Amino acid sequence: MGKTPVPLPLTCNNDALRKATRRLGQLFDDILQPSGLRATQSGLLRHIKQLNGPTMTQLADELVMDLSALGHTLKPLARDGYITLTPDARDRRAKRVKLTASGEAKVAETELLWRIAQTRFEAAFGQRKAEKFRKTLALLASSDFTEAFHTATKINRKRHAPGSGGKAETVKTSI
Amino acid sequence: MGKTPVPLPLTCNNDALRKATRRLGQLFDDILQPSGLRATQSGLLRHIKQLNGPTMTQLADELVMDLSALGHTLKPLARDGYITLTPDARDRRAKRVKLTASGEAKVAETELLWRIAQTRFEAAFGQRKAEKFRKTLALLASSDFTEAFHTATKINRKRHAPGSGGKAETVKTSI
DNA sequence: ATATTTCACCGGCATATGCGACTTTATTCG
DNA sequence: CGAATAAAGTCGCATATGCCGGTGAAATAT
Repeated sequence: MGKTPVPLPLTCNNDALRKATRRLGQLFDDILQPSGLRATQSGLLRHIKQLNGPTMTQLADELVMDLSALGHTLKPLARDGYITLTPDARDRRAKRVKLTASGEAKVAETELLWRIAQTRFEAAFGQRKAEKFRKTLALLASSDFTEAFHTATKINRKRHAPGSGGKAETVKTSI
Repeated sequence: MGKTPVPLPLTCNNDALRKATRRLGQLFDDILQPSGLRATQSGLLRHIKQLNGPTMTQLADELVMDLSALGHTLKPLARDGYITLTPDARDRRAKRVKLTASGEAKVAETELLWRIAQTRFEAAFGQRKAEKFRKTLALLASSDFTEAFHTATKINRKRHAPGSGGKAETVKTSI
């Protein structure tokens, strides 16, 4: 009884996300080309700079990336002399990822190109919209969302007894 | 003169997109695990079914994916007997990607799991919001957007002579 | 202080994606 | 028709990511 069970949206959220990622990757890579770095690598260096010599685990968390995946990804950058991996003094297990002088220079170089890409993106997509979009993406990437996702069960029928108040499962944009 | 040039959003749109993609990939992969397929593979098979034996180029276009990348990605699926690549009768250059019986079965199997993931996603994120999100992603993935991106130059100062009318560069959601 | 558990990272294996060079077919042009 | 060009894929190389099974070092429990 009740509403006809529409067979769920035919488009997979994950597929849609990947398509957009591939496309945007192309556009950004294209513009960053002169620097010799891919958009991902440029972003990686930017994060390293921003976090100021983070440990690999820290960096991986920030990037929502698997630790070992990060390790692999860092290799080319280390090989090309943009970063160094130095064991932490306090905790000899940890390794700090640091930009070399060459790395700093590269960041500065890509910064210019990156801004072009970023600007074009906002021009084509809309600045206001872009900001909201990024917030949404940040929400999806957050551990809060992961938690909500795991919590989400089939208990999707509208509740009557508002024990805790309104919309229960939907993640409140706590970003 | 004019407004202070805010140094552009510090967060890279591309980075944000990738982070969300990694996270969502995890969540979906996790749920699809019992099927032995990754979310990407499941999506791939779904697309093949939906397009009903497309050529590789067709499929690649649909997926916003590089042709050779698609070729690589298909290999494991062919090896495991879920698909076949048969040269087209009319054009012997083209290869049609088709689901085998086993492939069809796998699609059916993953369909169930996929729906769980999809449902959880919508529960955690909000159904309405998800729909809009997907539309936005589709826009970004569209060639329209790519065009707008390429067209977008530094000519971002507000124009006075409204030659063609309002907001010029921002892509009208033609999706 | 020692045994146990936890943490941080590495290495191997596998998929995901892109690029550029090369091969085979079609298409188009003169 | 024959040469030039375009189209569809393939292959090798390189990065992007993840999982799993070690290894060594810190933190905890006994």
